This record gives sequence, structure tokens and C-alpha cells, in this order.
Amino acid sequence: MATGRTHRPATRSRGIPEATVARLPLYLRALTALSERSVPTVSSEELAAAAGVNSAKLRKDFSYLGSYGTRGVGYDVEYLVYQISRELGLTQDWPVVIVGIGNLGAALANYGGFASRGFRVAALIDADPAMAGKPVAGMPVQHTDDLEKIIRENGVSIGVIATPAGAAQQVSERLIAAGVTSILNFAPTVLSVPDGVDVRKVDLSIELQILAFHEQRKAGEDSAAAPAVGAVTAAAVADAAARPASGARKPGPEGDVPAVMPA
Amino acid sequence: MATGRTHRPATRSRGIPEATVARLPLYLRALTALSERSVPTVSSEELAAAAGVNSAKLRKDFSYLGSYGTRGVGYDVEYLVYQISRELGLTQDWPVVIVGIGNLGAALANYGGFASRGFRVAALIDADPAMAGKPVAGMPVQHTDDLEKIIRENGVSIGVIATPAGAAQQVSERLIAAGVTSILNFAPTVLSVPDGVDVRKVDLSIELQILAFHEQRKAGEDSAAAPAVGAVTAAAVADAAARPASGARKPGPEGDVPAVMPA
DNA sequence: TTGTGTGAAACGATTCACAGCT
DNA sequence: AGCTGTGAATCGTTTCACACAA
Repeated sequence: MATGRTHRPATRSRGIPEATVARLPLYLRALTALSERSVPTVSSEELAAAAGVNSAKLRKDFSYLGSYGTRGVGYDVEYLVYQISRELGLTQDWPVVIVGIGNLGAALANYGGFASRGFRVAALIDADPAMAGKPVAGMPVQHTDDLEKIIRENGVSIGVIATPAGAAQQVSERLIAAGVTSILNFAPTVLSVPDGVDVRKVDLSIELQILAFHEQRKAGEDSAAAPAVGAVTAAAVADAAARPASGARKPGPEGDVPAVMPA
Repeated sequence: MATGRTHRPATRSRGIPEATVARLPLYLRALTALSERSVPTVSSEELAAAAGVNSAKLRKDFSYLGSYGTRGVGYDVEYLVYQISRELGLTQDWPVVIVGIGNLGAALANYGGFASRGFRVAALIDADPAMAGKPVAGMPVQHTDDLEKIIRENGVSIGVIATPAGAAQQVSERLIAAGVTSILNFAPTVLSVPDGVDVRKVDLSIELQILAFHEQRKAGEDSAAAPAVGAVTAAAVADAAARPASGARKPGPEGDVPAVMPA
């Protein structure tokens, strides 16, 4: 999961729970697919299946938006598409800049999913002068020097950071100073930003680590108390030693092998 | 946030809460940085700041792993790095395949964050025969025909899907049939998989939509009851009309403009 | 004295189960 | 008869606040 930064504490009585907001895009996608197949109505059961959630949750989610269904019938697809779009703010145009046009930045620039939903890539920005002017996704890459100007002239309020970790904090500061108030961060760093700025983080390696945790559990279960552990990385074995100097220490729940991971 | 699929219901008394698991990689990264600067110990306060969480949460999280700190002092960095790595299963080697070598797949293949943490890209797989043999990230792309063989020969249990949406479900079925039990899905589709298989989803456009929601709120607040809405997309205006046929209907909490979004 | 470890309280999200509308 | 909308019960997560160990 991408980790969100603290939001306004949902004081406003009309507040939609954060967990619900995070699912609206999911419903929207399922509804859009139905709409394309010209399906006029769906039941909460059907739509929930398409979105991969259970129907009680979906109905509760929709209840925060208002009463958009018809008892005994279901939801009108087109109407619901519009209501959710409006709630998410997708009925307006969001110009976005992508900073850091490496492999990932280029992938993002080419990603069709943005353009199709109210987002418009207003500019691609990179710090490498050699990149300047080169076309990526049919658009010339611009140099970081012009970042502030680009943000202001295009009225950009959402920035995407796809730079190396080292540059991310500084880039975020420049974006924010120029007027950006929402950031999607792909760099593996914790950004520190002023209040009022939203940051969401997408971290590829964190997702894999979470999978590894569950994967490890499965392996451990399949073979009860058996050995079953896969090959240990060379680095982990090589770099043994390090352990706190102090004396008695409760062992971890699963043994206490001294070693250190690569990094 | 990436959306996780249902996991085993944490019955096992020794179960670590899912929310905690999701933060361990964050702590690990912060600790690794400290380790590189040869910092010997950290307090929960310092580490929490570095990881972007509050210290009570961090201490509670660590308490699920065991008692690895020293009262009055803090945590031993190296020791904690090892304990968390072990808990996450990163002391073993995880071969991973990436299926779908487009822009995003190539970006993932080149992403250094994998290799550095127990993950090894075992193979790159693509359905396009023209890609076969081409080197990406120093590795020849292999054809989908050999998918099963590759999975088996390398003992791969984690697969990354970076194909177009249309191909994702079928790819996931082949991966699973060949022995994969964890999938990281970048395609914008809900995968349906058998019990026992973990799926995590990363969806770029969903993250942006969540940001747009909050961004919209900010705009609405700044200008009280003023107009303040940005330019409406041409498509949204063009495609008015559609609305459920039925009569009386409670209006949504925020008006009831008839229109439909692009898609 | 300092900072961990943890019960207990507060909060938020999910699920249940059914009243009520169509 | 069928399916939504929603209070109430449940479950998981976060925060509080302080006893206790170094």
C-alpha cells in the first residue's frame, strides 16, 4: 500500500472516511467497465464482486455519498459513475507534472491511465541537461531550472516525484514553494512537508517485502517444524558478528542468530 | 496505497498485525540508513521521526517482535536491522519474475531497490516475440511460452505482473499453476486467485485519484462558498444527459448536476 | 533519569442483520 | 420478493499514560 500522510482529521460532519475514499476509484473503474458494456444497473452484490470487496462494505461506502440506489433494483451505472467522479474531483481537469524522467518517470509519462481520468500531464521535468528537449511520450523534457515557472504557468497543484531518493526532498520543497499541494512520491524516502500538503507514497520494494513476509509464513507452515528455509543470501552469512554489547537479553520469538543483512 | 488481498486471519497467537507488517519495511529502511552512518543506537523517538510515524506506534510495533530495546537507552541499530530482516524473511533469497516488459516492466527491472534487499530478478518475460532475446537491465527478455519452465527451474514463488490489464488475469493463472503463491500486480484489474495466494496491487491512477479528492477539498475550503472550481473537462461537459429514469430522488450532498465522465 | 514495554482507553473500519422502500 | 440503507455489534489499530528496567 502506498502510505498516506496525515490528512485533515475528518472533523467536518460531511466527512467521508479515508478507507472509503481509497475504494471509490476501485468502484469507479468497475462501473466504467460496466458502462462500456452498456449495462444499465448493478446490484451491490455484482458490483462488489467486480471491485473485489464484499457487498456490505460497498453499500456502507455508498451510503456516505448519499442514497444513490433503488431498493429492490440496484444502482444506476451511469448515474453512479458521475456521482463518484464528482466526489473524487474528476469532473475537473488536474494538470500534473512528473519530475525525474528516468525509467520510472518515462513509464509514468506513457501510462494511459492518467490521461483517461481527468489528469493531464502538463510537463516532464528532469535535472539532467542532456535530457532537456528530448521527447518522452510525445512531449519535450524540460529542465529543473524552469520548475517554478512551469508550475505557475500551468496552475499545477499535483506533482509526481520519480527522482532518485537523494533528490526527492529538495524537489518536494521546490514544488511546494511554487504552489503544489499534493505529491505522489515514488522515491524511497520519507518526505517532510508542511501542514496542508498531502503526500502519498508508492514504494515498490516495500510491497515486495510485505509479500515476502507472508510467503515466508506459508513456507514455515507447509513443513511444520521442519527446516524448509530457502538458500540464505551470501551477504547475510558473510556479515555475521554485530550484536548489542550488553548481557542478558530475551531471545526473539524465533531464535537469535547473530548476523546482519546486506542493506 | 496498494490494496492487499485477504490474508490468513491472524489466528496464531504469535501473529503480527498486518498494519505492523506493512510498517516494518519502513523501519528497516530508516535503520539501514543509520547503520550506514555507523550510528550504534536510536531511541524510539528518533527512529519514529526518521520513518515518519509516531513513537508510541513504533514501540507497540516492535513489542510484537519481542523486547529488542534497552530501557533508558534505545535500540541497537545493527541488531534491530537483523531482527526485522529475519521477521520479513529477507535473510533468504527470493527469486522474482517480472512479466510484461513494457515501460513499467523495464523500470522495475532496472530498479535497484529490489536487488539490494534479498530479491533477485530471476527472469524477464514478455509475450511479444520481437522482445525475446533483447537485453533489458542486462538480462535477455524471455518469451511467455517458457513461463512455466522458468518458474519451476528457478523455484520462483513471487511474480510481478506489469502487463496490460487485459492480459493480467491469464498471466496470473499461469504463474499460479506453475507454483507462484505471491503476486505484485501493477495492472489495473482485480485479479481473482485461489485461496492461499497473496496479491498486492499497486495502481498509479488510483493514488492520483485519492490525491485529487483531497485536493478538491482544499480548494473548496480556501474559498468558502465561492465558485472556485477549476476548468471543467471538455469531455465532462460534452457528455451530459444520462441519469436514472426514475422520478424523485434525494439529491447528493453537494448538488445534482447531470453529466458523465469520460472513462 | 531516561526511554522502553504494555495494559487500558479511544478511535475507526468492517461485518452483521434486518427494517423499510420499490 | 428483492435489494438498499443503516443502526448495532465486532474487530483491528492507534493513542494514552505510566510502571518498570537500565
